[in-house]
This record gives sequence, C-alpha cells and structure tokens, in this order.
Amino acid sequence: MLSKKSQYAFKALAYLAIKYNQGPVLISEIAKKKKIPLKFLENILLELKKAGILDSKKGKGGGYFLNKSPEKVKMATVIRLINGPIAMLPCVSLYFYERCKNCDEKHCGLHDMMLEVRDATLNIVENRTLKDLIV
Amino acid sequence: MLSKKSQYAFKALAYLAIKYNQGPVLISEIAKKKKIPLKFLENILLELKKAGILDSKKGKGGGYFLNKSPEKVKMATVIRLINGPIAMLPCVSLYFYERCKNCDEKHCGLHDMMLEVRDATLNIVENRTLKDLIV
DNA sequence: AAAATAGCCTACCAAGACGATAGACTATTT
DNA sequence: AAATAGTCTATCGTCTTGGTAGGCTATTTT
Repeated sequence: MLSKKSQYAFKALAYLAIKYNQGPVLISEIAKKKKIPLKFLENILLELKKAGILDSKKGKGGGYFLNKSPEKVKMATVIRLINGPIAMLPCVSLYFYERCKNCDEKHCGLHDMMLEVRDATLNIVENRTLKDLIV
Repeated sequence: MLSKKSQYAFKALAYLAIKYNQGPVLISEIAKKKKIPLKFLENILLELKKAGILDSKKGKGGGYFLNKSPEKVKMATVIRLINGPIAMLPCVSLYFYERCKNCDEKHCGLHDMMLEVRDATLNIVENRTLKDLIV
C-alpha cells in the first residue's frame, strides 16, 4: 500500500502539474485545495525539491513549482522517493536490493514470482508520468 | 513490500507443500529447517489454519499439514490473509476497498493508474499457487 | 533599513505496526 | 499417568507513520 504521505505527494504534484509554467504556488494554497495538513505538506515538498523534482522561491510571490515538465517526471521515481521499494521483496528490488538470507535466489519459486510482479508493475509506473495524473 | 511474517508464511507453506500427503509436520521441524523463530511461526501457522489453508493434529505424531493440494491454494489468498491488501490504494482494492475522501474516483488519474497496477499484479498472484513455490 | 512574506530546518510526539517471546492450557496418544 | 504437541492470551521493545511546533533564513516590498 502507498503511504498517506505518498498520496499527499501525488495530489500536490498533480496540482503543480496543472499549474506548470504559471509561476510559484504557495504551500498553503496546495494544502487548502488538496486538504493536506500544512506542516506535513511542507516536509513532503521539501523532500521533492531535494530530489530535484520541484524547485522553490522564497519571499513574496514565492512558492513551489515543478522543475521540469510533468511528462518528464516518472511515477516510479516519486514512488521510490516517498514510498520506498516498488518490489514486494528486497531480493527482487532494483533500487533497494538486498540478498536473501537462507535462500538461493536461483532456485526460489517465490523469488521468480515476485520478479514477475515487479516487472508487471514497473511496466506501468516507469511509463506513466505526472502528466497522466491530470484527467 | 511483503512483511517478514509473509515471507515466513510462504517458506513454511512451501515446505508443507513438498510434504503434502506425508502426514503432519512438526512446527519445530519447519522452524528449524526454514530458520523461522518458533513461537512466531506458531502464530502464523495457527492463522493459516483458522483460514482453512492448513489443518493440524495434536499429541504425538501430530503437527501441521496442508488442508488441500498445493495447486489449490492461490498466492493471492495467502498474501491477503497474512500481508493485507494487494492493491496500492484502498480505493482500488477488491477485498479491502475504502472510498477516497476528497477525490472523485471517476476522474482521478492516480486511481486509474493504480487500478492498472492492481490488475497486472492480480493477473499473476491469482493464477499462481503454492505448487509454483516448489522448484 | 525595516517589515513582511514564505520557504527551511530541527525537534518532537502519539499511536500503531512489526517482529518476537513467555507461559500456561488443552487435546491426543502411548 | 506421562509425554507430546498444538492453542491461547498477553506482553514487549523498536521502528514507522502521520502530524505538530517553533524558530531561522532568504527574498521582496515599502
């Protein structure tokens, strides 16, 4: 399951995607429109900024805005950043890989199955972007 | 990510699948062979029994055993039981559905995308069984 | 320069989930 | 009766999650 934080992140990003190229948007505006706790949203947006997805401007007329066009931000990137691994097991994760203890990956039915699941999932989230959040 | 509990469950079930129709297997034997904390495994097996996947026998010569043949126990069933929802969002879950607050499911890009992911995942885990764990 | 604006940073907290353990109880077999 | 082996209830420490508080810093306006 995606954490609430991830859901907030996607709501905020969807909002910023709609407002792309229209200048900075206040955290408070996003929080209000998307009904996200303000201070919690601050943390999320800052994290997205540090990852290079968003940028910000301080002072009057400041706020947050997308650092690149919506179709260039992959869903997979955001999920990994805010939610963590996409795979169901560490031993089949690309970005959070960890070797299985007491289990030979070459002969593990669970491993094989979870690898399939991962690929099926990646096939979707690696090929969808913030643009697809706008309907 | 699958919880450690789920991974233990699958290891235990894989072991019992191999020993299908060979009589009851001791918890302690499974715990030792699969390196699972004994008391933790007790809980897991009991849960699987209450769900009808396993059955047990007390006293000498007792132990746990599969209640039906391995190919009749779907992976999806076990995941839902031990790990919880398979979907990434409550609003696209079949067995743990919850309506989205502040979001119209009919016009939500995230919803649509997560529905795709769910279907891709279900397509695998609904069509694989404990039999596929044995390699 | 001062005031106002708005993001940045550090810290903290409550509740719940997770992984694991302890011990007594019950049913079955020898 | 004794031994065996699953069942039940309870507890526990640690980590994660969701959320809050308050001060700091950079920028803009007056």
